[in-house]
Amino acid sequence: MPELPEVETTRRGIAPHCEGRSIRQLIIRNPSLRWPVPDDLPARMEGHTIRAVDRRAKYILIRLDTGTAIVHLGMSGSMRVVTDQSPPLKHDHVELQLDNGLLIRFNDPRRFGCWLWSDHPEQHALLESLGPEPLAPEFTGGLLYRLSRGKQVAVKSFIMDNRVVVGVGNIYANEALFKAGIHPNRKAGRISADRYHRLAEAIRETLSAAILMGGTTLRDFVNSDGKPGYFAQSLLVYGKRGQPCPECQRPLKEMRTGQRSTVYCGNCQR
DNA sequence: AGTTTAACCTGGGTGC
DNA sequence: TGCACCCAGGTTAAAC
Repeated sequence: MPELPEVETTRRGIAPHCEGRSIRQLIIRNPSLRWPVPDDLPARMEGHTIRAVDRRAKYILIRLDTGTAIVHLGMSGSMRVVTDQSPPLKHDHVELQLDNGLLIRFNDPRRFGCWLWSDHPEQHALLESLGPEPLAPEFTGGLLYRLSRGKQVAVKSFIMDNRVVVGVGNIYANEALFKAGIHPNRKAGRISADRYHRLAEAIRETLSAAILMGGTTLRDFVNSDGKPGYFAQSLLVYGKRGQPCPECQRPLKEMRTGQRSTVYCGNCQR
């Protein structure tokens, strides 16, 4: 579920419930996530007030006055707000209980997500070398052009590298490259500045449109759920191998880049 | 040093 | 039905 738009939608869903509230209890039902949930996380968080719920890349930062919980949804994680005392579902590994009785439940079947603690999250090893946010002014085609000089890596892998720009997952890498008319396998170092400007624009457009859609369909987090399909309608190529290209009608092709599935149009993308 | 590959997990779908 | 196999939104760490 979590590409950047869904992480942002998740953040927007839980932030208004969390900010200004104090934490009554933090329950760790299963500490075996990507990294073990620290034993002292409940002690660090309980009784303290949530100042803000922010996002950096795909990390959700739950900021208390004493430090910050760094939460990642991995590949299958989700968070929902629960108003009653209904029993936890399978894979509800972490539960944040607020002083008004609301529960924030973290569910993650594959357990690729994480809950960590840091006094200075921006300096944390996981965050310190991240590139710019794709929707921030520092992210430009010029930046892509400069960072890519001399790089042999495929442009698709290049834009999915968090040190270059954060938040471009497999779905949006496919979509943005199609919009920009760039073949996913083209070497990053051999693409012109003009085409990188087009690519940066395509990344911004794709992500901001998806955030808007995530906001409309996943608005009601209180009633949990928050299942799929919310931007599926607007996908141009991802998951559409063999279907006609939206531009030229020739069948879309599929290949592997790294170990990820890549869908593209062999005619429109060069 | 710069790039690829493997690994962490569960669940859903497919094909035999 | 059952089972073996493949695939999936991410990211790090190990191995070339």
